[in-house]
Amino acid sequence: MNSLRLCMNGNNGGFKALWKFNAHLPSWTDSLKIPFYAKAPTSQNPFPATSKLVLNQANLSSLLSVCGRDRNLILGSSIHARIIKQPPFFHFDTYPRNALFVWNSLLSMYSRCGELQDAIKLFDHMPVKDTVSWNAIISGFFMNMDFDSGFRFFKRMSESRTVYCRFDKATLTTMLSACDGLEFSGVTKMIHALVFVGGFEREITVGNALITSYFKCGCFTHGRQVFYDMIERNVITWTALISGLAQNEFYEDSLRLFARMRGGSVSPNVLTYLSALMACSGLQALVEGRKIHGLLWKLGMQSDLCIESALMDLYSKCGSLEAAWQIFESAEELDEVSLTVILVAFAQNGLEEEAIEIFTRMVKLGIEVDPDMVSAILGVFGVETSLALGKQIHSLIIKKNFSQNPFVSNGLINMYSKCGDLYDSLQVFYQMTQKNSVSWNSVIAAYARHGDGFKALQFYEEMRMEGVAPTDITFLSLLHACSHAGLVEKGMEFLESMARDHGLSPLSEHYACVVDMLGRAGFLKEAKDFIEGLPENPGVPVWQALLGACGIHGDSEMGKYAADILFLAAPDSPAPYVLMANIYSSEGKWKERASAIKRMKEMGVAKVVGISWIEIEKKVNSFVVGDKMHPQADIIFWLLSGLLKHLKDEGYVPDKRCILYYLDQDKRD
DNA sequence: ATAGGGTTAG
Repeated sequence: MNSLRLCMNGNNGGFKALWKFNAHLPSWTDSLKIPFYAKAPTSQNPFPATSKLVLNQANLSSLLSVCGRDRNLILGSSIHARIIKQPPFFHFDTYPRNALFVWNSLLSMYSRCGELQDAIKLFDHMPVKDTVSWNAIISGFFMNMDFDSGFRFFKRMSESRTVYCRFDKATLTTMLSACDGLEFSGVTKMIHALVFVGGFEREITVGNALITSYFKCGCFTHGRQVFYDMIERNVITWTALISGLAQNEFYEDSLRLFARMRGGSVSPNVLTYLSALMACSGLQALVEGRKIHGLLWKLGMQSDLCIESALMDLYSKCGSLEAAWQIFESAEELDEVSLTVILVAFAQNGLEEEAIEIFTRMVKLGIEVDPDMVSAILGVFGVETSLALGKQIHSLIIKKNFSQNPFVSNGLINMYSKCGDLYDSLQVFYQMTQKNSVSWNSVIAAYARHGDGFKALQFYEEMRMEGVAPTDITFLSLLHACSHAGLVEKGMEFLESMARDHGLSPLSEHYACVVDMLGRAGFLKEAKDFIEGLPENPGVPVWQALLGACGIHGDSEMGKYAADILFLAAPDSPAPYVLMANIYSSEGKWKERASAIKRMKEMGVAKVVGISWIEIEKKVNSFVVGDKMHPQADIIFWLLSGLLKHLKDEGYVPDKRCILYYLDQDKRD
């Protein structure tokens, strides 16, 4: 056999894999060593029993299905050889029905083992085919990500007029599962139509596949409708919708449905609980999440590895690193996912350095890291982190051969640009063979971050030329770039184009960017009008942007207007107090400034201190305002005052309008 | 036919 030889000589395991397989061979496969025995068949008894074991079509097909499941091509193709050598029981010209049954099993075995060339050969040689044959080969293509061939064969199947080759519910679910990889909904809708044509609308598996497929391609309303129209639902139906909703950020809906399910007759399974936990993470719903945690204890599912990861993620997203750590410590087993969760838990809770420290130690200990873990750790860079360390991780990526993973490459682009190395950031970008929207967004953001707004816009043009569809984040970066480059008109154009040309509805973050842009450029009145002209209540970030702009331009009247709205909308936020204090001090209104600070203290709101840092010889040195903690503080301040003198000699006038509020009045000059 | 972690803006 061709494929057998290929497998033995190939570099994918070779004899080692064969040995490993033999060690795990179930004992009943010893029967293969017994040659086929059979008395001459009669029409009443085509497979007469003998004293020796006979492999009939049922034995063979279950054997072959095991080979397919375990991707055991060696055993599978040896069975194929025996089938060929044993005429006439499985030959089409003598026993066509038996032959079809067994050949379909063979076809499925080759498909599952990924040997599509052999499967096609077999398929073309079959004088008779039925629905099962077509299903086997089509699903083989999809399992091997060859979508083109899969669809081509489906088309061929539909065109064949044979009654035995009509599609069935398995064909449709196979086709639907292939849609998971597609971003457009056309195929799903077409298959949905075929469901009615074939009369499969009451089939529970078909309904389940439709829900999943619609959610994967973004047709959420259709997916929900299928669920509601279904007459009968099982755990999978419920879980498909609950997880689909959670994965697409419809967290509340997901939890509502979960509650409804618990009130009904179908019990959730582990996957349902996982999806519900995911929804809780998304909402940072600690109370609801704890309830599910308790429930899982009662059911004895709390030590499932996946459940543990989901719970750790939940607690971490809710700000409780301790709770996440507790689960991590008591876990009997760890894997790449749970390790990633705990790394991200540190990073998300302000312990970026510790996250990197743990990662470094893991690598030193020889723990296997995977691309997902690496991209997670790259996301940590940018806050008080070292470019030298980032480069070490880059070399690890090259060593591990993860460079082709888009998440990893995109992570690298961002790591370099956030650490100030725009050149290497671009190097990574240009070396990527498959750039996706995130890659382009990252480069646009990189230029915006480095203050080159024009270059950012230029990359957007290139992105369009390459036919990559922009996302809402593309527009956030663009608006940002416009804001910093003072390109107000261009920015307003982008805001319009977003909805008009790309069907993206602006979020409150986009409006905040626009307000920031208008405000920075001095169009405070326009910014306020813009906010008030918005269809919905714009939310906290928008007003914060206006207030920030008022700070820049020293407009206390409008600033107060914005701050009053913010005091109500976000009483915990220190921003409006600090910004108002700054505005007052720029106008010399010391009393008002003092009362703003007093109010902030009364409300128990604390300002987060800004940090500056610089990397010198692989060591990151960080500073806060007035910081004298550094061992070389004396020299640093001496140098600073010298620099300031130079600046003043060159004609530099410090901007005292926004001088920080904690300074005493006499120090302001 | 259903499942846990990862990259982009501030």
